[in-house]
Amino acid sequence: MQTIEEILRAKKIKVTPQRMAVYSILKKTDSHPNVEMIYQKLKPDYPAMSLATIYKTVDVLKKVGLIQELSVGEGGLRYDAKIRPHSHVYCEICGKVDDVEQYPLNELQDRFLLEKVKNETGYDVSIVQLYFFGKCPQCSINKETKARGA
Amino acid sequence: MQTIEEILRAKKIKVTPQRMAVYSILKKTDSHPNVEMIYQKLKPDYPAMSLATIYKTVDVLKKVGLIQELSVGEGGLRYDAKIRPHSHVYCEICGKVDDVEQYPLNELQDRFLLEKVKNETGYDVSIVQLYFFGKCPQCSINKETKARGA
DNA sequence: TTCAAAATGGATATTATTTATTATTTAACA
DNA sequence: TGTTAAATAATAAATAATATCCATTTTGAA
Ligand SMILES: [Mn+2]
Ligand SMILES: [Mn+2]
Ligand SMILES: [Zn+2]
Ligand SMILES: [Zn+2]
Repeated sequence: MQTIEEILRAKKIKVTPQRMAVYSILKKTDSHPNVEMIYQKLKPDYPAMSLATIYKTVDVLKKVGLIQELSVGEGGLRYDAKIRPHSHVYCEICGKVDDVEQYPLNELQDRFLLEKVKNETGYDVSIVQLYFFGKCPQCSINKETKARGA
Repeated sequence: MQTIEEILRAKKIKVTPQRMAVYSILKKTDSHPNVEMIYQKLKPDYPAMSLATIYKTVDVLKKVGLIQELSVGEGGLRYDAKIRPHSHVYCEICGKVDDVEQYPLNELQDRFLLEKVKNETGYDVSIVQLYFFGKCPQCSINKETKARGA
């Protein structure tokens, strides 16, 4: 099993503290941060890190396949170091993004699914994203509380 | 079966030529246009239509449930008057968005699926979007042609 | 250790998208 | 038909996301 350093070096991409730091943040969190959120998380440990570097870094990490990009209808994009196929659920109230582990991308046998889509549409498909949109538990509680006048 | 006019009037939303025109464009096309594309399509018949009106109109139509909104990772959003659950495929080269009719949202029995997601995540889910990303037939051909040096 | 190419920081620029403003027009309804 | 609230056009302004620039630093390899 290759380390991140090895994966980057194999592609002639330099290993830098900034790249390691961004990847490390993404690996640790399950919050699917956008560029600005990554920037803020890195601030304490890397106060000199530039926002431009983060933009470039997520591009690099995405191209290398170490992270995936999510688009939930906000302005910017979200990033995720968990690259094994899984779905996401987005809270339309607070903007939280959570994983949906069990269902159903893994039950859809991606290989077969991509073949079917290719047959129907002619597209060569490489990525599948399944999104659920709704309201998270916290936001549901807040609504209830408000309605009760508490 | 209600007409669009009836649906709007039932919600106390005024029926205007602009709203009818935007809806009509979306109903006719299968190109999943964004706001700017809708604006351009309306230009010939409604040269005085304002871009701001289109922004407001898609909001209204979405809230009423007459259209759905797609997010494929571009700057803006795409719109679709086909609201029956179906998936989409996005060409990462030219930006085309096509429907994927047969597979697999209709096979996933949405009611059951939403219940499963609710159980796992606690989210109250109302919308599901399945996106495929890849390369459309035209863009595949272009690449081949180029590679052959033609 | 030296060196060239690549990457970074810090800033600014650019660009695209969306919202706000306001005078004017219009839809709905009595 | 007259009234009123809502909607529109036209434009300006705000927002936000990303790209670019360039001097400096760093990486990876000789
Ligand atoms: Mn995830
Ligand atoms: Mn569609
Ligand atoms: Zn929430
Ligand atoms: Zn294409």
